[in-house]
Amino acid sequence: MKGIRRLAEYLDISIGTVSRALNGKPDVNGETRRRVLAAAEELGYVANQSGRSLRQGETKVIGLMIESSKETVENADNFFLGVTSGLQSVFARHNLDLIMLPCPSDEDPHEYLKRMVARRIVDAMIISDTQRIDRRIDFLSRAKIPFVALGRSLSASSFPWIDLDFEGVAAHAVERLIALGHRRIAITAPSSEANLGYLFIESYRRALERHNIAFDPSLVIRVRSSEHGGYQAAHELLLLEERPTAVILIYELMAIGLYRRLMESGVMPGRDLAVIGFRDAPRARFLQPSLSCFRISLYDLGVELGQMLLATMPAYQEFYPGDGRNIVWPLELMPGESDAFEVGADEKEFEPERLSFGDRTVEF
Amino acid sequence: MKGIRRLAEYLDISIGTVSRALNGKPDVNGETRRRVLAAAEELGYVANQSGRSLRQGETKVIGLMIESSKETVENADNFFLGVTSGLQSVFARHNLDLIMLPCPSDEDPHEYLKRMVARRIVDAMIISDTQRIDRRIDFLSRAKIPFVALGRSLSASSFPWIDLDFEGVAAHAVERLIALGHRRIAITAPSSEANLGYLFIESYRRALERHNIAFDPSLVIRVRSSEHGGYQAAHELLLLEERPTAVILIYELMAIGLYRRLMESGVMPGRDLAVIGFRDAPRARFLQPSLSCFRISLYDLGVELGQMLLATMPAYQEFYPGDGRNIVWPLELMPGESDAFEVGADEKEFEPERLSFGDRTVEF
DNA sequence: CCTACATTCGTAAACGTTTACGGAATGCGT
DNA sequence: ACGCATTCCGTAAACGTTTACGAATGTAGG
Repeated sequence: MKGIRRLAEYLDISIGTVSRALNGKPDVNGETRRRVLAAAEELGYVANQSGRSLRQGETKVIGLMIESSKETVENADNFFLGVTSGLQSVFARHNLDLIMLPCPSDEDPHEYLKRMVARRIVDAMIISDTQRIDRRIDFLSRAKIPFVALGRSLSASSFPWIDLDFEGVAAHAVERLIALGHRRIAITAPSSEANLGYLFIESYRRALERHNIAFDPSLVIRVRSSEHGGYQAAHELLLLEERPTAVILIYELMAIGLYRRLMESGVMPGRDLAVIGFRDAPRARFLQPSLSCFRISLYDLGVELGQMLLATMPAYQEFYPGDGRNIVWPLELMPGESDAFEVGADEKEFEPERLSFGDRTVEF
Repeated sequence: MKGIRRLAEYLDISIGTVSRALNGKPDVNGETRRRVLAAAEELGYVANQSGRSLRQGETKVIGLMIESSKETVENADNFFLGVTSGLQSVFARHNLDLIMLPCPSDEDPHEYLKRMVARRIVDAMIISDTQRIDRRIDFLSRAKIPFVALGRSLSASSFPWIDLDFEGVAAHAVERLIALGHRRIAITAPSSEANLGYLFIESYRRALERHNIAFDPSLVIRVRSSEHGGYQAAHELLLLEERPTAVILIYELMAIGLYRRLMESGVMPGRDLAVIGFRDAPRARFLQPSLSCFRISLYDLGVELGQMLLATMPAYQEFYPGDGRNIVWPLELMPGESDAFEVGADEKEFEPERLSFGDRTVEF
């Protein structure tokens, strides 16, 4: 005898009552409920999820789909784990569990998603790495599976998403650099179909034009968003006939390779070339020079994302009003040393903003 | 009408036959099978996992439990995604799916594991971040849940695990540094209960003693394995009355902070202080100076881990013989610039090993 | 004492599969 | 024409839950 039957037999009551007691249903005597809970604890009973899901038609599990492609492995360092914490803090309130679904690199993300959803392993989905045109979105919409996307996308119908404010970052970075006297500003972008690159470059272009600076396509460096990409980017910058005085990185990780390549040619980042990075990471402030970059709270992003998802699920809509919102997530500039100089100014006169560290442990 | 019934009705055959056709059972006519498969494709039918699991008593899902603690978020950048690829390549052959189970930071890992296992969401488990004494291991053993551990642990009974060769790395690093003329070698270690620190230090101590160098506890720096920990470690090294000429890092990420702190005091890593890191990452070779570190193929590690797990599962033992093995995973030294000098030698005479990069895209 | 209602619990049906079992149809050898 | 093996398929039970329904009991009001 297994499962709930064992418990019922042990207590000499019916399985229906046991189930009701465990699930907090009202029509069960207080004393009975106490006995059931005690026995469940004693026998270590936990309801079999398959039986429960089958009966209820829901699994109480939310899936976070991530891609385990080589590129993601290199780039997205802990981005997802950071977001996961925020998501879980929301889901925990409703006894929802979060699982991460890593799409194998040799499988089509769309097929993988279909498989997971059709098997009813999860009730709802959070998808990431959305492409400009992403078949997963139409599929989920049509299949009426609740979902939110981390990253906007072009789609016929509207759908809930949160995306980082690439446009704001690019514009802010350009404005800042122009204020520091820069006129020739390079920018990096991925060559992939991910949506972010397009918006990033567009915003950069518009910001330049607001200041009557002509857009120069040769200043847009298309490389992978990795350390090696940064190395390559620096290499290309150094080859330009008219060298830029500043560069905006779409991913801060690139700074490591960029710094190296620059130094190999005797060009000092933060003195000879200003650098601003997108997204922060602990390493940014420990680089030499420390990297000016845009901060983001992954935890808060996760919380918002979780709430947005629950708002699309009928069972939870009462708690989270406001279906189908879209959020462009703002980022905050963390000034570092990598752009702390004015073009043409005498460096001696300029006091760069410095970070200071005590000897004691500092909690970040 | 839903599910397999719909399919059966559509084809006007019984659900039993449909099920057998889909599952490749022998007693079904070839033509019938063809029709069923075609109809399933047409109607987009995929078996409901809850029903299937309930009947079969297995889920065909393997769980990889990871901790989403702050420390893990900072440190374990993509370690798991890397391993995941290898795992999936093994599991895919048996139609097993891998899901990642991130334990919330505010929940006891043991309780979380119990919950997931009891709910029968997964058939087997891969656990990581094992502590020196880890209750999860006894629990899984007693509950007879197939599992493997990424990281060894003290346990009454033996269990299958793979662990990185901390001892080999520490010994190798010490030998190498001594060969380069170093006598005063510092080492970093975590203060946590994770098993790795203990082995690392012990092996370091024994290697020193083999060369008749006294073990100096003040050279063991206990900090967090993050960039900031590296910064702190450098700070402490600089305060020592008799400064070491080399340092071994238990995690290469620390090099970034270490480099920074050293440079702030005018100490050049790779010239004034030798540095060797544990575990590689793309960034290691792009640091200035590039970091000597120990390489590991996460993919291969995942493959081995996956096979080891299947070997413990009755249904798959025929394919993967050799139950209950333990593997100490070897690492290979990737020489960089950070320790490429001999103590006391004239630097001009010494040609450091350099990495070269072409202008073209180099695939790592 | 009868009725109405609330409380508590047992019964049994569903949820969507898989699979043991047996029956029908067919082929084959005699 | 018969027996027997083989091939194919339908029937129904089972997996472990939840839950609609109704029965049993107690309680209060008339």
